[in-house]
Amino acid sequence: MRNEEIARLFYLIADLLEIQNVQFKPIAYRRAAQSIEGLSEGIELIYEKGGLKSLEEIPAIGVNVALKIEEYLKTGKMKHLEELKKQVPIDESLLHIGGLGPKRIKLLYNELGIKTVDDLEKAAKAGKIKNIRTLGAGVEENILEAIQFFKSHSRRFILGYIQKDIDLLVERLKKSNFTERVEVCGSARRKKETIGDLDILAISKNSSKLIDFFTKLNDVQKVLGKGLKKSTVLLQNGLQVDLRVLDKKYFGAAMQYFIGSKEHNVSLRKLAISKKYKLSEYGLFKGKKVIAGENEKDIYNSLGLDFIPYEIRENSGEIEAALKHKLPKLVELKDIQGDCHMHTLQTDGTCTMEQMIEAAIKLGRKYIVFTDHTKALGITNGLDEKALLQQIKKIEKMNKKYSEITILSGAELNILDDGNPDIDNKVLKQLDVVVGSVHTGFKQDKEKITRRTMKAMENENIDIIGHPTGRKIQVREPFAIDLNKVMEKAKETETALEINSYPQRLDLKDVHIREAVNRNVKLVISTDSHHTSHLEFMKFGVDQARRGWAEKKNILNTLPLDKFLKNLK
DNA sequence: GCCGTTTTCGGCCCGACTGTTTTCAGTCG
Repeated sequence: MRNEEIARLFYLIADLLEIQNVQFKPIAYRRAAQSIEGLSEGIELIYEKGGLKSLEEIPAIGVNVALKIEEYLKTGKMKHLEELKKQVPIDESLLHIGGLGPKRIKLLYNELGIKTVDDLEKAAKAGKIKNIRTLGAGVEENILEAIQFFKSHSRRFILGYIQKDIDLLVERLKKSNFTERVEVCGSARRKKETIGDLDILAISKNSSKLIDFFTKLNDVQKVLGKGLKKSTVLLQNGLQVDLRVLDKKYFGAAMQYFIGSKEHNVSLRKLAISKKYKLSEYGLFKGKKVIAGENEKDIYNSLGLDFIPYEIRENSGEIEAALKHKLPKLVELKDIQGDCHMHTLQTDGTCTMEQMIEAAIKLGRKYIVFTDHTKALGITNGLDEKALLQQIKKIEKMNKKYSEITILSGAELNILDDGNPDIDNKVLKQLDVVVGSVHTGFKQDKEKITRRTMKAMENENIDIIGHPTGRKIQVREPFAIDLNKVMEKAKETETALEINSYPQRLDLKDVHIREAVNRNVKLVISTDSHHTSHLEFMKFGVDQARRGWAEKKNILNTLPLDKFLKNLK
């Protein structure tokens, strides 16, 4: 998919236009970019199939943006962007320096000819910035710090890996005696895959004491901002945390505002205006009269909407659905009955079968599948046919030992270069659940890697495709697989696609899940555990499924054991 | 440049904090 690539160009156009003081167009380009990012289908495919017309049907994309997309797909260039770059020849990275917005970038370019982060750093170190009117020594100092931050921390955090830190921080604020209530908001509350910073909302009668307490916490590396109602700090681990303190009577409105997403809020505020209301973090108002504020649900209801779950507040159709009372009833962690993907010491796991079983029992799982790697993945000491048959025997014994849970035999086999499994079908047939994954040839072209996976789905023994796109967040891109074709084939062959819960994988992505849900493709949520502690990753997979609008009925492992097995291919 | 429970033209979310000023512009979320 080239969606992110093209979205980035429109974000850049928006920024460059803003530097030129162009009104409103930046907003339009950013909306177009967001819309493209949210597509579940490759934009190049949409264009291939339906031409300009189909591009214009995408929300926030009109004839002009559609033409630019066409131009870029055909020529690899956008004249408009090239022109803008000539007019404002600054490096894109300048836009990512905190405290620098379009106005200051323009000023710095006009006054000092600053085009790059390096130029900026030199000018600041030489003390040239403080002499510019409306800037000053303080700004200069902040710019130097922001450059340092940009160089060392220009990354996002994988939510699943810092969730525990977040929980701990919230606990400490709760125990401070200055708070009545503390809530995580922002992208962490919406359960995005990664977060850029952490937003916390607190209700307090003594906001200045709370903010003092907050800014003096042990792991605060630096206080970036401190006011009466909000404060921003940088933690030792590099995470930026915003704390906003409000009175109880605004609580619901503040939650709504602070959870976002920004785009969701903008749409909601527009809806409010259309109904002659005004919406802010202090409430929903008609004139000066408060219509709703203490309760988040009241705000939505007062606007004629059903309450919208946090995970789908991305302005991607949820407001329309809430207006029509047609929101999905999203799958929940408590719906999950089994886990279909876990490894043991036999291959690259780090715990024994018994340890994994006991941990799964503690989490209330009713059934689990051991899916150790198979022989083609030599590095993991993958099992061959003989070892798999032995494992089946071992699992039979385990089922006698543990009565609270059913242990199923399985494997995560390798889909070979030709699309065949690396294990004999006669053996696969004896396993309860077979996951097929691509572990090699990540760089193969789209046609080849798509064909491989489709062929694997045609194998009657392969029930589930593991981590279908192979991406690893912040490590590697997904392979060039054509998910449209994969989903068609999944539907046709009744193969399930995995939502891998591993924080760094979360594969499928939310937009793909939504597409699978629309097509009624079967899904499973699995942990891919390599350690007992990983079994708890299930919650991240469920969050991901929720972000993809999945309901209980879409997820096979919400079914009781007998129905689960019956519904596999 | 997009879009329509206000609309095919005229709008386009709203408020806190910072650093510079001394009433505000810029940035951020």
